[in-house]
Amino acid sequence: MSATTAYERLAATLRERIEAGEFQPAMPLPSEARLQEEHGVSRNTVRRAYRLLEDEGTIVIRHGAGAFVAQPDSDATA
Amino acid sequence: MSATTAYERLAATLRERIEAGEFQPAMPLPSEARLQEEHGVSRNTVRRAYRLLEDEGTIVIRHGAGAFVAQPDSDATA
Amino acid sequence: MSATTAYERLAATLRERIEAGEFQPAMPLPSEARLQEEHGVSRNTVRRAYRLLEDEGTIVIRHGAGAFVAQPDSDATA
Amino acid sequence: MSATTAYERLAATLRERIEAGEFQPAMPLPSEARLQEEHGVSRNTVRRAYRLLEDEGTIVIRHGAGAFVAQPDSDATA
DNA sequence: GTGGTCTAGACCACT
DNA sequence: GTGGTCTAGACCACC
Repeated sequence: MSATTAYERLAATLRERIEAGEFQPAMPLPSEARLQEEHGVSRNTVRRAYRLLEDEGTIVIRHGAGAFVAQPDSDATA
Repeated sequence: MSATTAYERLAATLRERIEAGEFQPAMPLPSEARLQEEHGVSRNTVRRAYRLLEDEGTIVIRHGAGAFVAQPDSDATA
Repeated sequence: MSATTAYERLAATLRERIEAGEFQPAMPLPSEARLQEEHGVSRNTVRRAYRLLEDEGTIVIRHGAGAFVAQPDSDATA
Repeated sequence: MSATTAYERLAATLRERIEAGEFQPAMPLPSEARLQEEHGVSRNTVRRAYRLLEDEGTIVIRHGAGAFVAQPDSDATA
């Protein structure tokens, strides 16, 4: 649980918020700039956290639009 | 001399500052974000102005580094 | 073939060198610092290129040791 | 005063420069790479020296940003 | 002396 | 005004 890097910790925090149902399907997660301010990390670190969540299928990132909770499809585990 | 569009006017202003020798070779011109604030224009306007200056060979834009006064080389127009 | 980003172009170049058999199994590919100098890009760009090649299974990166051509295993396509 | 190890001697030198007020609050101390060159020592030695100064509360090290003179707070020893 | 993470801030492309 | 790429250079961990 106690991830060793900043981006893993941030990803874990976001994962919890997602699992708690904080974000609705059409509602974007916080922007990179917002997370940057909120967590006091660089944008790069925010992007790595989001990238990690995208790679594991938790979120979907859309250029120019934002990050969204992934919707279940035929491969969905949940 | 009185350009008709916002980006042409901004380009003209920057051209004057360059010709006045305000920027040293290794010193970048103001960033897009800075010009946006200083002139109260949109980022698109700033980008068009810089693009215009680059197209005419006045400046060189380096991705991730900034805009710089073009150095005279064999292709120099001036 | 003409990739649009710097890291994709660098990855393509490295892929060709690998396929041409330039690197032996135990011989590391050029270090990040070396590629940085050779190609005039930032270390970040070099890392993204190597990361891309690692993700596609072309190379294996070992912390503190270097990048190596991936050895065929049971999942190998070639 | 004559420290027995290389890193203690380097730390002592840096401590003197700090106490002489050579570094302003927002100005980072020399980077590890720079000290390495200037003093002709290994990176490990530099890192140990900085670690020692951080442990005694003289400096604060910020990952990716540099080493800074510690600002007095409620926990200040001096 | 290598790769790994991080900061800070620039320009680029898309909605 | 969002995400995408890139530069430059710092500290960290490993071989």
